[in-house]
Amino acid sequence: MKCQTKDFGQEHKKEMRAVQDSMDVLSGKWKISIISSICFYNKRRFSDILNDVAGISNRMLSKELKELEINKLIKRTVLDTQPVTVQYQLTEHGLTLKTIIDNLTEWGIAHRKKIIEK
Amino acid sequence: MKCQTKDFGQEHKKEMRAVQDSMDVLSGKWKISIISSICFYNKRRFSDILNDVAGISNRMLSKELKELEINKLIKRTVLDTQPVTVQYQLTEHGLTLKTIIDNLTEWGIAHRKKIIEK
DNA sequence: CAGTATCCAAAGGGATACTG
DNA sequence: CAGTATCCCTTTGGATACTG
Repeated sequence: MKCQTKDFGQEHKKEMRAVQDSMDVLSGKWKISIISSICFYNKRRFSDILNDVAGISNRMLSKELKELEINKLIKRTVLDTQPVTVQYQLTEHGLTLKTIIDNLTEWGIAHRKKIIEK
Repeated sequence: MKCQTKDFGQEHKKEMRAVQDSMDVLSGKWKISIISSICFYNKRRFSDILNDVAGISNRMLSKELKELEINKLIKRTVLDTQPVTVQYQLTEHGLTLKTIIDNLTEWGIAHRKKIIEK
C-alpha cells in the first residue's frame, strides 16, 4: 500500500483515487493553512484565522470555512458574547488530519532550508 | 512543535509559515496527484501520468510538470527512443514527500468511508 | 466581531489543432 | 510520444462598502 511498492497496476489505481479523494476536499490555495491555524490553536476565531493565514481576505475565508464545515472537517460555534464571536474547531474527523499537518510543517521547514542553501 | 501544543504564539507563527511554505509549492488542483503518480510508479512517462490523474489535460500537465521541475521536486529525462519518450522521476528532495503522499492516501480511503457511511 | 454583497480584474483551465 | 499555441469561457479572488 506504500509508495514505490512494485505490484500490479490495480493497486496503484486505488491509491491514485484515494489521493484524489483527499485533494477534492483539501485542495485550493487556503484550506490546508486554515485547518492548520485551527489545529495549532485548537480553538480559533474568525479574525484570528484571518490574521494567521497570510494574505487571505475575509471574503475567501468565509467561503472556505463554509466548505470545510460542509465536509465535516470543522465545526462552528457562535458564542453568546457582545459583540458576537464565533469559534472554529476541528471535528473528530478533522483531527485525523493532524498527522498530515505536522508532516507538512516539517516538510515546509526542510524545503525552505533546501531553497535557501542554493 | 506538534499540533495542539500549548505554548506562546511565536511558535505557532513559525508553524503557520512552514505550512504555507509547503503549500506554495504543492497547492493547486493537480500537483499532489501528479507527484503521487510518479511516486507510486517510481518512473512515469508523460502519457502515463495523463492517464493516472483523472481529468487533467495535456496543457495543464505540461504546465504543472514544469513548475515541479523548477521547484526541484521532479527530474525529467528524455529517452533516445523513436518516437521520443520522456521519463519523470522524483528527485531526492521530491522523495521526502513520500510520507505525506502515503498519509494522504490513507486519509483519502478513510474519508471516503466516512462520506459513504452518512 | 463576523460576516455578506457587488463589482471587476486576473488566473485557471478546457477544446482543438498543430509540431518535432 | 510529448508537448505547444490559440481561443475563449469559468473560477478565483481582491477592493470596497455594508449589516446584525
